[in-house]
Amino acid sequence: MLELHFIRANKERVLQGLKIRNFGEQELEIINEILRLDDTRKETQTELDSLLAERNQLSKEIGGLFKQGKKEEAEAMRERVSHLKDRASKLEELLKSTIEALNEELYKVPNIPHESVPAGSAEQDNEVYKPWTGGLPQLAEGALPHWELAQKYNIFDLELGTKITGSGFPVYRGKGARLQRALISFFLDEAVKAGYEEIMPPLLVNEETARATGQLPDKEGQMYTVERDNLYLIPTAEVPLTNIYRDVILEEKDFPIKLTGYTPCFRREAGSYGAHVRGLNRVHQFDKVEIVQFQHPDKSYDTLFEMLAHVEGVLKKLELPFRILRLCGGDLGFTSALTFDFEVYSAAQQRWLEVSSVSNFETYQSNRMKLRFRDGSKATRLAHTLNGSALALARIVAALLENNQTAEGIVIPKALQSYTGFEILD
RNA sequence: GGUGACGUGGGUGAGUGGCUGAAACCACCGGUUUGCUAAACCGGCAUACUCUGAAAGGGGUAUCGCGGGUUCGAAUCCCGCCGUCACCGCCA
Repeated sequence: MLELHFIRANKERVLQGLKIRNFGEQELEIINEILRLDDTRKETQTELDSLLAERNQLSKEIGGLFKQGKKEEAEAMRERVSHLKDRASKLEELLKSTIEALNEELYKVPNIPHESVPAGSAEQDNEVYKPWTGGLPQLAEGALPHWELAQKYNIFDLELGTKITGSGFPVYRGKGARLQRALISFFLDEAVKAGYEEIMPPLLVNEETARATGQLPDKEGQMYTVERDNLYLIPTAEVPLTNIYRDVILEEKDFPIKLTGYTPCFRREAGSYGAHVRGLNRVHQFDKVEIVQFQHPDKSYDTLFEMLAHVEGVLKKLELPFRILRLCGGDLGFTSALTFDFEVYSAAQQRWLEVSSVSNFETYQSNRMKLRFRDGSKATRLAHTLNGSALALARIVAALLENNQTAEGIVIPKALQSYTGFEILD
């Protein structure tokens, strides 16, 4: 969430930012409401603090009096303190409820977009930051979409997944399963080569963790829940990976911290059905290798572009046509300040599929997480957090299958062959 | 799942109602000394909020796993929860 003192000191900038996110006049009032609540909080706390200071002082004196055997004086003083207590407990209650209300409002405010974020209301307003300049694959007559290729080569089976679990849970088999494993290993190796520490995190997280990275309270519906144990299935490795550094104070020299991890991702994705979500285009469980960085605020945008370059390099090795979008205010994730999406061209469907999302969250997550560092002076500052997919498997597989189909089978890109152990999937 | 023990600052660990935001030691930082290193000695060393100040700084409050309670006063007493460890049971 945003820092209160930041809102206070940069009110205009905050309001401008929210406008980029298409907040109306009415909705912008939340900022005034937050500042009002914070005023109340401060006043209440100041009064309570001085009351408690008085109590502590008197209590000390009482102790002294008892020691000197001045019982009567002590008793008299006791009563005075008892009186303070009523007032104090009332203030305590007020303080507590004010803080609760304040947090509730604060949770509703999204991150302030970076100045480069274009205005816009939805997907179609995203800026093509880097178009694909090469040619697009020309497929032979009778080329198949990946879901038909899946049947032809028996590499994944959605109906079987439905039998076992429900729709959107593919079962990969044979060379299809092998291809998954190959991609995961390949992506992890690439990330490790780029200096990321490999992590294998838990796939279930608790409420506090989900809150810290921003899945709660606003994206509650996206996650599968395990109610009995009050746990959530992760929608992305970002959640456990970022939380590794929750409540941590770093030294400046620790930056950058680079983590990578492979996990399955679980998403309820309540929403549309039809051609756009056929096959692997949108599934409830998919595999993904995530990269996460913690960085000094002055360097986080350099880092963002470094991460962009990493994803780009991996896609090039896979020989897939891709383009990069800069998300507009309307499409930008709630917690992000700047996001670039990578889309891969899926030749048989003739559409671009999102395969990666690389974001800088600045201090939005670190504020919730209390991830700080010392900047040489006494003060602590919030670190910046960033993450990106490198990469999400299901749609990569869809594009790979479609673009590389030949009469002999699916051609595996060179970079992947040592991982798959075969050059043609047939 | 059962039983028992335990949860104090970066670490070890003292502290069983007021003199404890917390001894001591280690680690870390600064200094003195030193041909260099080491040793020795001196000093510093939690976080958040808040008031005050131009600032440097100074004052206050809270925090000894978390939440509640008793008390004029709680790290210390009581209750609940969570966690760790040990043993037993079950198990990939």
